[in-house]
Amino acid sequence: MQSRARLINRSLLQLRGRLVAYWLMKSEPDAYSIDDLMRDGTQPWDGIRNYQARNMMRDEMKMEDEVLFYHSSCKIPAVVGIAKVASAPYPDPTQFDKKSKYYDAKSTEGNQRWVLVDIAFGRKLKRPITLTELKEHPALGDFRLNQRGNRLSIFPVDKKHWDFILDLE
DNA sequence: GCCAACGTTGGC
DNA sequence: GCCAACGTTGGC
Repeated sequence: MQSRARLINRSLLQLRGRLVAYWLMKSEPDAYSIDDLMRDGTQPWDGIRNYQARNMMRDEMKMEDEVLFYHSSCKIPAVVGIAKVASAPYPDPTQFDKKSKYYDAKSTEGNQRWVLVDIAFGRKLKRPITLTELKEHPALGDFRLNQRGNRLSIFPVDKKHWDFILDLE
């Protein structure tokens, strides 16, 4: 029992040893919306097939990190909720599934290309903060979503931007 | 549906 | 390693 307590204590210390990081993750609401996440509670963030986005899930995202949930490619693009990173990285099972549209013939069990994390529902924002609205604020001029050509579906969010956006709520 | 931006692929 | 061709993302 003593050693178990010590183990738990150590992992708590490890958690405390790193500040929570902030992220934004895009999802097309027709494919997977904030309401879907609210219903499911937790969801493997599968289907990411971009190396930069994968590398962030694999190398940088940690349990308890906080996530802005963004609806993209839809009528009203907007930040709509908050979620949390809820797992360590692990192989995306869809890459091995021949029936999946995310199947990747170049991935093998021994040498997989694609990795994901689970995402857990936090809460819906009181109202969607639309892209149009975000663009109105000079303070968000260097926010990635507001920069043209931004196609990355996962990216880190500065704490100052995180706070500013949630203050709009 | 259009188009700008950008990533990936593959020939050389 | 370069670069043209092509595919995808995502706002409008």
